[in-house]
Amino acid sequence: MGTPDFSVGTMEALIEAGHEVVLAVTQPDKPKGRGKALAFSPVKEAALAHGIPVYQPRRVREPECVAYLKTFAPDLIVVVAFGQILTKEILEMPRYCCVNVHASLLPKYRGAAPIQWAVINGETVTGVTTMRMDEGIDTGDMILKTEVPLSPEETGGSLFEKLAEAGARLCVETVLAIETGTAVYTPQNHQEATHTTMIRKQMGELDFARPAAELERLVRGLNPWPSAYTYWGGKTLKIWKASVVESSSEAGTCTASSKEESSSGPAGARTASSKEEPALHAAPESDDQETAGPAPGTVVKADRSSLLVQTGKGLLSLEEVQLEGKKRMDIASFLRGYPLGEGARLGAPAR
RNA sequence: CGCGGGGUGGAGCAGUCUGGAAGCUCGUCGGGCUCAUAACCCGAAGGUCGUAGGUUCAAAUCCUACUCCCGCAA
Repeated sequence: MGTPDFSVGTMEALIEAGHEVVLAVTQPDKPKGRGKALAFSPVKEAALAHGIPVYQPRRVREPECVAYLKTFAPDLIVVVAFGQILTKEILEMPRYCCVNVHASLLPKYRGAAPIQWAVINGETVTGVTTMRMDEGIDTGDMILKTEVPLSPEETGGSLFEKLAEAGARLCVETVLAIETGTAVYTPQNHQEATHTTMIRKQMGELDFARPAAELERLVRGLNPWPSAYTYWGGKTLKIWKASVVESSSEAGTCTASSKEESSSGPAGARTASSKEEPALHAAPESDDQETAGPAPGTVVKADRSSLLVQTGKGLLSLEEVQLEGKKRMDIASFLRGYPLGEGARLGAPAR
């Protein structure tokens, strides 16, 4: 059972490992793309390519669906980013159990979008965990775990690929362990659990009142989807790449070397779901530095190859952007054709 | 038939409404200045204005069809 690209690798790995995949369960087709055409989920595509039957229940919990699954008398059910919650009846159906591949080091980052959140929160390491599912959400006993380090320039997309691959390998190992009876089931420490919420489109809107470092992580975490953005001249401006610039040294021709701020606690597991809300008071009359600081969102420096924007703390250098209706381009190209000079404001959609 | 923006020398844009000699900021090549430079000065090359058809004395510009790219929405 699975839906997005993340699940495909695991399914194919299982096939390659010689397991008989009798059925692929995935979400119903949904209208997608610029037209309106129904699109198959990545898992469905892959299943069809391998000649595996596909089942797309609107709700697997419905008795009719459960009954159908039962006819397959599965030895094992592997669930990877399926998007639906399984009932106890299904969990107990397989001869062995239901195995879930989760893209985080449980018990941290339980829930919907652990990959993006790991990047957004500035984690230095994350991973994949397999577990024997129970009725809770990502609360089952852990079977195997593998760590994956994040690179300083990690994006949601790049980490996604790494974890998908790691997950596929881990799943094959896990299934083998279960098959041979060597699997060890380790209960999670529920005290340490943290949860993540689904990524919403609106989360990508940059709030320049926040620290540049935080914004930069958001840009990476939401790349390639749904992407971070702001507004300029009434149009959406997506930010594909950015870096942090120390505020104090302005006049320098520094080409924004992306410095790592070691401030963000590495092991400090923040609860991803609940945003900290620091910058509420810093918005209006902010002028902590020497000069009267420009309002967040103001372009403080724009030359032929760089664009620096004032944030709540430090400057954010936009390096790759995409204006609504246009292709994405590096900042130098963008500045060549658009009159975006110092003093321009980014943000507010209405104008 | 979901809504919308766009395809103009190598890059990014203007020009299209109000038809009539292809422009701007860069890049490239040659020359100059300079201790030096991504800086500055002089000069040059490079464009079937997405494709096909139509209207016109004349089309990047108006009309028709097609095609590719992109944003929203899902």
